[in-house]
Amino acid sequence: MPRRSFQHAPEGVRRQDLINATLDCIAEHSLQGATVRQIALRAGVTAGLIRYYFPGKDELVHAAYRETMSRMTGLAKSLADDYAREYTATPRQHLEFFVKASLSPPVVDARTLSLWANFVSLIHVDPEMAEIHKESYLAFRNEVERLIAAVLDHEGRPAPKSELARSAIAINAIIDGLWLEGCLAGEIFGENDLVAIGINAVNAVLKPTEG
Amino acid sequence: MPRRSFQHAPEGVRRQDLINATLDCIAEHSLQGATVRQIALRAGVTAGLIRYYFPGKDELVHAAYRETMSRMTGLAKSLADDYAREYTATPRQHLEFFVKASLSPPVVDARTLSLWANFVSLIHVDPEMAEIHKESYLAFRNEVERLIAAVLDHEGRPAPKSELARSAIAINAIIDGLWLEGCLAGEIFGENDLVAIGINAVNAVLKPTEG
DNA sequence: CGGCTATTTATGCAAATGTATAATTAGAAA
DNA sequence: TTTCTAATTATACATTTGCATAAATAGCCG
Repeated sequence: MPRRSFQHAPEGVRRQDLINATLDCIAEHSLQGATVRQIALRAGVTAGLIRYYFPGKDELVHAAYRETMSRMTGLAKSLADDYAREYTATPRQHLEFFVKASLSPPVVDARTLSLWANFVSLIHVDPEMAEIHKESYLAFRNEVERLIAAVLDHEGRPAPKSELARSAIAINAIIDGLWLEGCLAGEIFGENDLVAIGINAVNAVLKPTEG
Repeated sequence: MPRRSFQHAPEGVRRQDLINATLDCIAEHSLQGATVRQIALRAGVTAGLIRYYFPGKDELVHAAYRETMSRMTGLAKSLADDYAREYTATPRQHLEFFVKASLSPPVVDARTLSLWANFVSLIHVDPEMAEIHKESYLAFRNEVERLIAAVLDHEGRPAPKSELARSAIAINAIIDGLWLEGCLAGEIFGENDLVAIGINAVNAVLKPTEG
């Protein structure tokens, strides 16, 4: 019986294929369904190959988590930047565009939520997953903080550092929460409802303080 | 070799023990670690007994999910009601108490988040989990809607049904999101920061409309 | 006390899982 | 073409998993 034929993949693409296949498996069948055999099948290779590119299944999942989070943050940021450039937006508008991008498809997406939940479920089990969570959380929050700082600066308002951080945490939380609800609830929200709620809430946080 | 000794458990408690053991296993070792053998070990029984109380492992997980969500909503509601009774609160204060309860321990809790994430990760895989999600989401949101309706009524403001629903969705999303952040971020938030952010955002949503 | 039944343990099984390792082959290098 | 090596397949293995079933026993009812 002849062996199945195969191709040598160019540098890095097989690795990426494996990560993508992992994401597909997790999104559709959850971590329990993301076995090395299923992943390999999806990637069009045999199971053994996974261990040629990754020390073990865990490391593959780590890579998949990193990929997911950096895609999300990157997408929100680049969409917002595109908008802002196109409309030569004020810093406030830029922030609002960021909120809008974060709370609309394709960032709001059932598949992404599914991936995210699977990964989060490992945070308390696997220290490396906890570390990835922390890093990606901070990456997103730093983006928010930069946008807020620009707003306050542009509007000539004093920005004590601690207050800035506080605002960033709050706004980050609001975006995360609404994103979650948008992904989970699906059709409940009209296209712009979620965005409107988000911008409204964000502006409330940024109002000149009143306790 | 003698068999291990055992006791017949009173009505319903063994079933509850199994659910609790399942929650422990999932919270500490995620779904992958919640095997029938681990669960049984934790509950102080042998693995076979699980199938005496549940048709299969799936149904046990379903029961654990139901339990978790109903505990959460019940806790927030009863804490808020207690506060409101103690201080003979206005409807607005009652709503704020509900927000406060939802965004403070023990509702905000890393363990609960861990459980929640594990369950959510199954929503797209198991239709029954999707159904439980839907039910528990609506149960919480109805509670929010009732509180909002009382506020608007008490303040003599017109409450068109659709607008009421919209507010409930928005406020529910804000609470959920901040709850999530509170659980995830842990020590980042001071005890009352999260509550302050939440009440602020909620009040923003409830402000006499401006688009 | 003796028997009955619901409850519980013990054992076994087939399937699946992650990993290790040896055999093969594609494709570049010479 | 021939050689060589990195990339890939194939196979095997020890564990683990959920589930089924038979054996045992606790504790109530008579």
